[in-house]
Formats: sequence, C-alpha cells, structure tokens
Amino acid sequence: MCGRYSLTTPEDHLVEVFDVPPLTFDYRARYNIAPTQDVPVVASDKRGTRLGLLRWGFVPAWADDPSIGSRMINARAESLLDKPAFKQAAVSRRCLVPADGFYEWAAEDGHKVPYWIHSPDREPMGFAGVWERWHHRGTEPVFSMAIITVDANDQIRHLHDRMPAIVPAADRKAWLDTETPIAEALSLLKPYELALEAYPVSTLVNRPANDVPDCIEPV
DNA sequence: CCAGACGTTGTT
DNA sequence: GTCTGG
DNA sequence: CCAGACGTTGTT
DNA sequence: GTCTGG
Repeated sequence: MCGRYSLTTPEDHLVEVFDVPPLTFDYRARYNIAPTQDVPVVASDKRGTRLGLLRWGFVPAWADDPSIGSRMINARAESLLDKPAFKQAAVSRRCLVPADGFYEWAAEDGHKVPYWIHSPDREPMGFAGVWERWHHRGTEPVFSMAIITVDANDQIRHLHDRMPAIVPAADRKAWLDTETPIAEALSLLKPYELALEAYPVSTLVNRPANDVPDCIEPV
C-alpha cells in the first residue's frame, strides 16, 4: 500500500517535471509525509492545471465530519467505480501526487523493517490519486485526496502485496484530463513497469514527527 | 419504497 | 450524493 | 503507514 | 483491542 512517502525534489525541478505554473505556497523538501497532512498535488480545475496543497485522506462530500479522512488514505484501483465514495472523483477529479519515494514496512522475523522505495535516478514520480471537496456550513472547505493502489509488481512483492499506482510520465496528461474516457484513464493504473530501487532505512521514519534526511538514508 | 452504509490495510 | 439490503 | 490515546466529574 | 491524529 502507500501510507508514507517522500518528496525531496527541489522546487524548480518539480515545477519543470510536472509542467505547472510557479507555486503559490511555501515548499520545502519532505522526507516523511504522513496522512492528514497538507501535501503538494497536481490537479486541474477551471483555473487550469497546477500544484496545490490538499489534505492526504479522502473526505467524501457526504461525510458528517472530516475525521473519516484519516481512514481513507488509499483507494483500490480495481474497485474505484464500485465505491460510492470514489466513483465521481475517479470520473472527474483525478490528480497526481508528486513523490520521489515511498515507504513500505516489511515483516521480518517478528518485527517490521521500513524500506524506502524510489526510482534509481531519484526523479520524482506521479502517484495516481482522486480528490474531493468537503464543505459544511460554518466551516472552511476541506480539499482532500486518496492515493490509488494496485497490486505490487515483481520488484516490490517481497516487501508488500500492494503499492501506489505510479503514472508513467508519458501518461500524466491523459490521467489528469477530464476528457479522457474513464475506461481509458483506468487502463493507466497498472503495476509500474520501470525499475525501482529499495533499501532498508532507520525506524526513525516510524514517527511522523521525524521529517529529516536520515529517513531516506540506507542502514 | 426507505434505511443505512459509504474505505483500506492487515491480521485472524 | 449514490448504492445496497430489506 | 505508525504512534498514542483510550473516561468522567468537578474544580481551577 | 480499536480508534484518531500526524
């Protein structure tokens, strides 16, 4: 699955890779991004395609309060259209979540070992996501998202059975385009075919407050 | 028709 | 809002 | 994902 | 054990 990731890419490079306008929020390298936090997301609306901050943890429009978001951090690619919570978002509110790596905890004789999984060239990837707007009278609107998961590929399977859906660079535009037929968009969600590298890291990463470079250093 | 749920993961 | 179960 | 809290009453 | 918060 995907419950923690990193984004250490410099701002100017991120803007260039995802071909978006200059950022309108404070950006800094992140080594330990956790659910419920506001994270940079590429999405399109009437103002065009741009990078904005969305809360990680999908809050459906019908939720009584936003706390449900902490339990809806992922959405299974296989069942996106079958789930009332995600269906409309899959059709018209797809997004890309920039990340240069993600963490998986592998069970190794009785304890859990965190691994950092990343592209060998350390370039940022785009995780497939869906976003939503929640609003109740008398409160600020909440813009939130879930990261879509697929079956782990052969490189990851020994660590975990699920992984984030990584949209290849060439497919990013089609994934974001609301004109793309839903069936075609969903066909882009498949186990990643390019190379990934994984190595064990410090349990420093277990604690979300430890957002430091040592999180991605091999041990 | 209305009522009630609506999600994922991991573990058992 | 939308789907499923009764 | 992991970490950390998990309850009420009354009083300050 | 289970839920919430980060």
